[in-house]
Amino acid sequence: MTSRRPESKPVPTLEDVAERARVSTATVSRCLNAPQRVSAVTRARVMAAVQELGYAPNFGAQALAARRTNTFGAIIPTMENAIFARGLQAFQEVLTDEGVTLLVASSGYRPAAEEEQIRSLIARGADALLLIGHDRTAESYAMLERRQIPHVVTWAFDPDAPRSSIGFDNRAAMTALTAEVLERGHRRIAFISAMTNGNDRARLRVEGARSALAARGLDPAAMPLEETEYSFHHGAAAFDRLMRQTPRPTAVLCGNDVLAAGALRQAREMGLDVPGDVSITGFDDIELCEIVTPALTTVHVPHREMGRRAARLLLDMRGGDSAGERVRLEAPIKWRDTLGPAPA
Amino acid sequence: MTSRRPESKPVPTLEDVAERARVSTATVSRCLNAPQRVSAVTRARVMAAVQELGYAPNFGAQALAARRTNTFGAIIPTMENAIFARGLQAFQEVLTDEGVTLLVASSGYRPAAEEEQIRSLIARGADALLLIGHDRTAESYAMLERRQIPHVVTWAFDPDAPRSSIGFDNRAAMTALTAEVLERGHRRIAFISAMTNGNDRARLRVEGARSALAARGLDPAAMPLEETEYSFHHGAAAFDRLMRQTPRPTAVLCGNDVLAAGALRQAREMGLDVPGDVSITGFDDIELCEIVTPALTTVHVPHREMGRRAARLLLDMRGGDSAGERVRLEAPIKWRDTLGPAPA
DNA sequence: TGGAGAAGTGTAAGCGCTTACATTTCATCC
DNA sequence: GGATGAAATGTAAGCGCTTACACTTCTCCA
Repeated sequence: MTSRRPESKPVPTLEDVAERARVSTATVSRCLNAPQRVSAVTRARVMAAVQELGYAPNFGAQALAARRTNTFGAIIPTMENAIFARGLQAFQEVLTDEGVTLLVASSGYRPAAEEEQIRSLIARGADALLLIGHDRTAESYAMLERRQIPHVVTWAFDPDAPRSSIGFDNRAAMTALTAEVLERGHRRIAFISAMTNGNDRARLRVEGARSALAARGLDPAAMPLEETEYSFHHGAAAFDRLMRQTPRPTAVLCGNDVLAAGALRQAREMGLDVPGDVSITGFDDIELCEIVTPALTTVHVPHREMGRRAARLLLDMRGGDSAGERVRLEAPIKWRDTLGPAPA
Repeated sequence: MTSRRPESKPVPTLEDVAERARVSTATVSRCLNAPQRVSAVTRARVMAAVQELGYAPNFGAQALAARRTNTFGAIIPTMENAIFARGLQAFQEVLTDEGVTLLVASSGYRPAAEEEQIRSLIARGADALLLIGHDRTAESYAMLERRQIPHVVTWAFDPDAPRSSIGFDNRAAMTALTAEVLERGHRRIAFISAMTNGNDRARLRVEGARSALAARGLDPAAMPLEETEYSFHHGAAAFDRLMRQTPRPTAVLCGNDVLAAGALRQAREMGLDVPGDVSITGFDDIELCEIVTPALTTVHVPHREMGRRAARLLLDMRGGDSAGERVRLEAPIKWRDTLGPAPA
């Protein structure tokens, strides 16, 4: 099996360029990687040959010979909605400035798939990796350790985890938000969560809500919980199920903004006023929050700062200027219009 | 500069595995790539060695020696919103089934950046490329030709373009939608478009609207047009500008759903009823359409089918089973609630 | 003008894999 | 029991680059 059509003109190599410019391959290589080490006149000849031939270096050969790829990898759970887009964007901006290419893979929230992606990115020579959350297979971490690949966990912060991380405390953030909900008189509080299996962020958010309840002397186990797929429609369906219970919840906390948007839509569908009849909150603060009506009260996640700092950290780790770091960023409540006092 | 910390244990190579299993490197390679060609007992010994050493093949070396990477690339204009997510997802699903890895890069709608990404993906040995739309630098196409990289253009269909494409007719779709708007009595029609520079989809959508106007004996040049950045907020701002004109438009066509969502939001902000006071339409049919209120009437783009078929086509082209193909899919109107009759 | 040192360039040895070809091993059959 | 061919394995030649080291030219100054 070959990947090119047989009749294709062969791809030009360094040697072709060297021949055409009447220099050695070493000089061509230097022209491309350290131009100042080559005289201007030679350089001009070489560059012309590069142009004429349409030469581009073979990545595999380059990586093999130089033992460095200038490539970082990022594995995100999904590209389906914009949760990770902004953070990744910031991450990429910093890397681009430093001449590093970013490879993005998505795991579909499946730990086995993520392990495979990590393996693949390592094999591709990724110099460093950005990961989301702490939950993953032991083998995944083992591979990273074995190869000493600099990596950083984002979107989560666990002071006890023995690895670099630039994130925020999912649990504490949800505790704070829930406390505000309680403060407004709500007592029948329900939760719509993303699937918690293999997703520490989702799990900690639920726990955060429960601990706020407990702190207030309420029974955390009594909180109705719907665990569902990550989509607008699933959020709507879950909300529907919750609202059929009696007594009905007066506030529905959602594990993320997409589920909350679904809930909001379903509320309207059911003729419920938000926040008059029921309050709804989200988590993440993506653009969607301002698109829905009423605009969603949520937890603000410092997407861009997280991305930027993760990039800097990985760059430093790769260069040996840092052995790792643990940074806890703030994730404050973003007040909008879907949280109100409990109905009388 | 090296990418690993100096003190790290060296990464195991094929040779290390061979030595440990007391076989030649050829046998190890066969174990990994064509297991049936190796006896069961040897294979077991080799696999054990692989496990113990935590061996993973070096991608660069593998690509260099095998001249094949089993990697396809996709370059999309943006990851910021979900327009391309569903199509890409379908694309990836097919590839994954065939053991092909997908590399995604985003160009930020900048042709120069896209050219750079194409170069980079080719250098990385991408066996085939998925592209969005026809507009790109001549050099981009030249590179693809020179290297004979199978590629397919999606999200657009141009019967005259000399290359494979699996898309839909942006112009015709918008013409059809505009005709429906006219049918409902609207005469003062305005348009909010994404930036058309380097974006044939955006440009053709505008042209489509104009040609529907012309077909109806109206002056296409008289249609107010706002060309703006691709974001919710820009859509809102553009709508605001349009509605300050007198006479006010009774229908605002948007080049995509995100801009339409912004327009919708601004309409509410201005106390306008949609579609009572003003009709608004989108294009793309992303999830967002059902999230906003009222739900957005738009043009349905066959995301998943496009992605799936593009994957199949590229797979066939790589295998030499196809020399390319041009497929025009339908992009029908998706009726929802934002298009109504012109106000009296 | 000769020689030292800098600047520019070339030579060639890998990097870690795949695979054509050569060689060995082993079961099978007369 | 030896010939035969298939199956298993080994040998070694690259794949297209980078880079240490060697060599050739310059430049500049005593």
